[in-house]
Amino acid sequence: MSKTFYITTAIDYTNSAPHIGHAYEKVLADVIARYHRLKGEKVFFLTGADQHGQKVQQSAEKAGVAPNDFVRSTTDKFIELWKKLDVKYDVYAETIDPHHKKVVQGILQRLFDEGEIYKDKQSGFYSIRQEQFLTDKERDSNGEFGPEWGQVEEREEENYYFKLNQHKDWLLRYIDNRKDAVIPDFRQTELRNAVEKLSGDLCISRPKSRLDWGIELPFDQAFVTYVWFDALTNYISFAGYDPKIDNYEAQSQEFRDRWTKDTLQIIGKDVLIPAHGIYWPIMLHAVGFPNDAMPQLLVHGWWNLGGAKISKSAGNVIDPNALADKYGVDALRYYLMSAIVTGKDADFSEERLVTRYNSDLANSMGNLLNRALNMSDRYCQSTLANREVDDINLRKWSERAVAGLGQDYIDPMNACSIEAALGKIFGYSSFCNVAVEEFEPWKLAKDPNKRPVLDAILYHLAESLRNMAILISPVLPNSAHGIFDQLNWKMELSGKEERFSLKDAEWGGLPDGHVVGKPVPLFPRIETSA
RNA sequence: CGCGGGGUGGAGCAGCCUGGUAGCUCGUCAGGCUCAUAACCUGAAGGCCGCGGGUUCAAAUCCCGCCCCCGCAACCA
Repeated sequence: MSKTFYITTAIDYTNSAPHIGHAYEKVLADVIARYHRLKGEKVFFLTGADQHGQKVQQSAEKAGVAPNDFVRSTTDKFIELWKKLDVKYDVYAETIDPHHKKVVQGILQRLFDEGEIYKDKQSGFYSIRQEQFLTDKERDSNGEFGPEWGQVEEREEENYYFKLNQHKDWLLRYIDNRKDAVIPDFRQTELRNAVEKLSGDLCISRPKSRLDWGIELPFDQAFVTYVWFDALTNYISFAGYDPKIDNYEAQSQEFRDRWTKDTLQIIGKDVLIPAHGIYWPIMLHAVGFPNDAMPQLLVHGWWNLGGAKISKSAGNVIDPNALADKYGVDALRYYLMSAIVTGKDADFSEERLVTRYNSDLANSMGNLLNRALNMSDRYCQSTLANREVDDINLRKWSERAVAGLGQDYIDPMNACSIEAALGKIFGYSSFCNVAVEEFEPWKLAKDPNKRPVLDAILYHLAESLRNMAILISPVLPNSAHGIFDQLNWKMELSGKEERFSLKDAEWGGLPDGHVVGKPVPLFPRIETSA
């Protein structure tokens, strides 16, 4: 069984620049992907961009460039950001990709042939200025459409519909039979309730007269497909899915290794209902995916500003690029992973980013590394001795390292509770700082008889740091390398992810006589001007 | 009307599913140490765990009701 751990994120809409929410989702996915690689698993990490649609078409027009060029430049902004933030994906899905287009059209044609798609008329209020149909949501408090919509007229339009509703019962049963179809559990409850209320089919097209920046329907050239089949399909089209094969079992080995019930799709709470929780599983079901090949959804929350939702109209967008430049990539990654409970919302605060960086990274772990290497330099010429010393406290130390950094870390990480796993690591970091105080190596150094204990302490410190570096590497890859570099450990793999393996996170990895490097502050404190 | 989340010492959050000394980070105050990035360590002050009932030997945790805050509510990726 050489199954691959397949992880995806929502694909970003290339209408505007990336904000902190985009960054959070991708870093979260990257951390989980890195954790699985750390465990020695084969990983396939897909992220990408949703490049079609009306908004893009309009923005391109406004900018006076072709949609293709517009999309290229906005997409590149996302790609550059992922590079900057060390988001290491395997494939970047772009919906303008010709191969993707073929898969989308293949699926649409098959569903059309099977009678899952039909043509129908819709009528409603249409804003000519905004070029869109209006819903009751657009009405103001008086029940009128405000002046921002310009001239509003009743209009009738033909479109294609996907027979969503006939799969409703199947979806309900699927959700009821799989308790962890969606995590966290309260999102599954929410989805269950929403599915129960589902009625009607799904409009999947737009007439080209209204929108032509999209994938043409294979059975009617006067239409393009609207977002659903275009965007959601990326998760399988970029994983090797063949639309001509109508059953999952007959798909390629490569695809079936990737796409399983353990496939983890990371999405924001805004796109669970209806897109990823209803439309997507029904689409998969309709094209022949069995229940045990339905992906798992991990739904994350929002970063808010002072309790308010971050939005462009509110003018409170946070630029992840600027934050990374100002504080460093790992400081940003650490904050995003430690200051929110996966699945819940949190308030974003630059001040707290700095506080957390200073207290956890600089003062606790960074300083521990610094003092450990300084003492090694002063007391044993940086040459470690792995001595057997019968000391109850030393034994406690190493035992805690093995137990506390083993299951206490693995359990929360497996549950995607990154913040909890980080808490364990930094709790251990504090424990080490306390241990240093209690042993007072600076006093032991003055007494030649205490040499064995002193050596043992210095070894314990280096070993502890080596283990911590491995465990934080999914979240802080650069810093983990920094620790290994200063420990002078696995230098031949410096900068490479293979340097870290969960198998190495065991006590006693550093050999007797190992020479550690010189201390250099790994996390310089961020001094605030205030 | 509906769906979901939240209300825990000054601030930000865990804990609640699987009842049993209320925990973490920051801040405040006092002390200690000197290997270290003015860091580290110890101790203290500070909470009727939104309100009211109920179940229980025992409730932040389970049940019922209420109040307040925040999202969502079909073409807005």
